[in-house]
Amino acid sequence: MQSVDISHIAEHVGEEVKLEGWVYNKRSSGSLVFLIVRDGTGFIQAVAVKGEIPDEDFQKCDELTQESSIVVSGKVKADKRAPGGYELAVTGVRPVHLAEEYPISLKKHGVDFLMDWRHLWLRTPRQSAILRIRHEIIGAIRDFLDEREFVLVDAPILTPSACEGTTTLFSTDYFDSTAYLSQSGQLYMEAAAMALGKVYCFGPTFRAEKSKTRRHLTEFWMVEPEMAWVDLDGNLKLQEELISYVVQRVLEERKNELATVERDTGRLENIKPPFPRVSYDEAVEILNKRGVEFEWGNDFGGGDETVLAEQFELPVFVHRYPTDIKAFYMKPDPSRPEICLSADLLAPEGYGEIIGGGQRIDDPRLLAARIKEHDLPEEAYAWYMDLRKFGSVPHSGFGLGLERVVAWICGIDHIRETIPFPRLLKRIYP
RNA sequence: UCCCUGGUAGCUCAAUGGCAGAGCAACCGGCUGUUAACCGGUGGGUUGUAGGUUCGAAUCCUACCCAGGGAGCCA
Repeated sequence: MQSVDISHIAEHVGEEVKLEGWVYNKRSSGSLVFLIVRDGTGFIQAVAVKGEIPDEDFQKCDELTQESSIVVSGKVKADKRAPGGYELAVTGVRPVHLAEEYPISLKKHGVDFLMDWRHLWLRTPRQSAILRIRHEIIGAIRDFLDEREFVLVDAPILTPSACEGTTTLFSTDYFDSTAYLSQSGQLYMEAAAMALGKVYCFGPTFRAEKSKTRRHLTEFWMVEPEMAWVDLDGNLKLQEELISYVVQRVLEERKNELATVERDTGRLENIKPPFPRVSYDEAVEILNKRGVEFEWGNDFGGGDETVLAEQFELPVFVHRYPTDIKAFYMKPDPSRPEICLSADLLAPEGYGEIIGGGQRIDDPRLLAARIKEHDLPEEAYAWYMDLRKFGSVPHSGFGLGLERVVAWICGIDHIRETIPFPRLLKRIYP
């Protein structure tokens, strides 16, 4: 008998097929047993009727517990009474493993409890849908960059020192010395861009910050494209095209999953270039006009970002931040050195900063001065200085936080549901 | 690191100084179309931990642990 995926069940109406899956839920009424079977590709109701199948099989159906694994065979029928529109008239069942008492019921649960059972929580429709959308977003990002002839260059995860010297790093023994888990692959991408032109890395990133908010993880995934011979303007154009492509592709390819997570897709449909651009100076004016007390020279807080983003229907670029509040490698604006050629992209609907990027310093003397000003160890940055000594060119890049993009596109209020096994301030289990 | 809120049965919660409870889950029984099925029954507790106040503490106080939200920092 043919073994089929539930996602393709509609192609087998009238046939007898075999499903391999798990019991998501069971309802029984004496001589009827309704099994909701899931197989990772979908859900279907299987109905066993006493008297129509061997008593032994009926008995087995009746004894199944939530999340037991089974191989069930039956005839596929269209039936309006069944959730999903199709059901399986059971002809035989083989329990593969009878599950113990399952900890996650179909009722409401608190986040802490569900996180303790994250490895089982993933089996629920909502969590599966989020993971499928995450997968689509990753695929869309890679396809977009690959089509534009970017080369994927993997950055190291074990690094000898801080990339930016700002955030707290996780350290680990490295034989007789200390290594740190990478907080960014950017500096390495700058080296790769000088070799290959357009490159990107896509990997995990680690920050030991004791952040405890809905926007932070200690381990998260970041895409970091870097382009030689590209200025800030070209950088922003690529970003808005990338984000638009990703959003439109999820809307096309993951309609069912977006419905499962109950995303209102109205505002996503309008995500197309160009995105509005607001200078830092203008952003400060907007905040002050809206009654927010904000002084030029400070960095925006979460609340400020939300106020700014609310002024626009689309994601908005805030560009040319004060040089002092950005990383040491940001190139100053030649006409106003107190501001730099940096830009962040703020997502709508309060999802905050999803991209941070800018044009890098290409002048060797200025870069050397900045490394000194920021008290960075010169030996550790010697190789980075070399990129300015041997054929320095204008270049730009950015880092996109995958989980924040997934949260925005799915409309999820906390980033912890956007990654299979989140690492949070005090959570490293499971 | 700081501020706010919370921790009671496997889960979601009630009990505000006076007998620790309900719904769901589990188990037993019933039901031929259930939709988080329903109906009847049974078992289930060191009230986060340690100390203190009190005749008496889930309830008040102190410390700690854990969680949630936020600040700072960032993607």
